[in-house]
Amino acid sequence: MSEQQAESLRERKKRRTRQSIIDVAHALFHDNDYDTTTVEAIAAGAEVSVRTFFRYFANKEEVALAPLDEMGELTLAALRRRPADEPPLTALRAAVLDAWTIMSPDGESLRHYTDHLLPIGKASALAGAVQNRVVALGDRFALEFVEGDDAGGPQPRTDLHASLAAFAFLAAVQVAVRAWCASDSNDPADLVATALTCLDSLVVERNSAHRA
Amino acid sequence: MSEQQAESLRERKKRRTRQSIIDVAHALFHDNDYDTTTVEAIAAGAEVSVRTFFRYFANKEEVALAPLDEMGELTLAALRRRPADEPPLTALRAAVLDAWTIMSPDGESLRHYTDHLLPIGKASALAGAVQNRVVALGDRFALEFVEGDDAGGPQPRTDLHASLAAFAFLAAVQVAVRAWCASDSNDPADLVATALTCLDSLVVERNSAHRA
DNA sequence: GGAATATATGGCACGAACTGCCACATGGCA
DNA sequence: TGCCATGTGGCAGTTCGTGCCATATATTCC
Repeated sequence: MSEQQAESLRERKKRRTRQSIIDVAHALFHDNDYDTTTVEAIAAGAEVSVRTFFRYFANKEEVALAPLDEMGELTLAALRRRPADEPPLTALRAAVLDAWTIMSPDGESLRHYTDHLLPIGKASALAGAVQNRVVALGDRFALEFVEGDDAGGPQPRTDLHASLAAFAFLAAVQVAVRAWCASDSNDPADLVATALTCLDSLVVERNSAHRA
Repeated sequence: MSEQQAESLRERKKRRTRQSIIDVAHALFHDNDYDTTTVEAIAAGAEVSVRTFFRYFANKEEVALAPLDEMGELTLAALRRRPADEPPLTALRAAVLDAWTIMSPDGESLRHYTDHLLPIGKASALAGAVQNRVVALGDRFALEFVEGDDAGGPQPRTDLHASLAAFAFLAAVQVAVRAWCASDSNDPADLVATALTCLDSLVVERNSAHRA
């Protein structure tokens, strides 16, 4: 079980440079705004040229949303660990909880993530980019369900169902995150509570609409 | 009941200029891509300066998504016409159908809209902007429900419920639109059918997840 | 009708986000 | 040590988007 120590010097340097860019960028985003911080300033802080910055990140948004991507990957990994026969929404709900719990056995790692969340929520210029990630993530979630399904070929109806579950779920999480950002609380526990409320309300709301 | 003929010459000219920009822009988007068509080309086609273009539209995205905004307004107006005591999802479902039917008593107006939809769906650079509109629209939908509610002050739970309904609904519509764009059909009727399937599946899916 | 006023437009300079290209430096490997 | 792959920097150039000021066109008041 040796860690892959086969990480060459080159790769180590790249990893460090990348992390340095992320750290500097988020520090600047915190101090000033996302919009007002220039790529030039970030590059200078990380001691790389602007050209090199764009070799690590395709655009300014990407470095801002790196933590979000990380969380997405974590959730996807958690989803894959769920039993294959579990209903989509149940699995997704369990997956976020897993991901958030993994990040915060002590409650601190999740805070590290939520610390990035607020500035992202405030920066309206990032809203579009955030939604792009959400859509991409939703597609990957949906893919898990059609692949995990019994049918061999992806029938259109199955596809729709899987996408529906994924995107309704993501909508609920987003509503929760937005509500949490809008509130004056910065306690990660509140975020979890709000998310659970939303996910549960999803079911109730749906049923009442169905009955009406 | 005289039409407001009090539209001054200035306003008429502005309206014409605005429409001209939109028309030229979408024609160019259709011929080339969204990304490759420059604002300069659009402005030249509409016979205005680039500076004037940016007085009519804050950015290139805005002119591309003008038809989408129009559809959003139509749906919102249809929603307001629904009875106040109708459950959110029921009202929303009826509202889109109304909006789409209004646009297409003959089936042609809706086609005019769907014609714009495909290029928008293809242009990945627009995805973020699209999602921005969706979020803004979702908030306005949600506002209708908390305002129309019996309670005077907006309780947090009510807010969450209203947002949830709005965004789950929008998620379903988006899944349908995306599926329709991905399919080789360009028949508006198929879009309507897919949307209905999604909205119905939303309920079924939810129930099964609830039972599991 | 004509002067005073408001508003729309155009042109210019400028900042910031990216990109392509080429020269150079640095790490990996025989 | 020397060769090759790859990472880096600099520079010119394109596009989006904004502030500023001069000018042209509409509106209003006399």
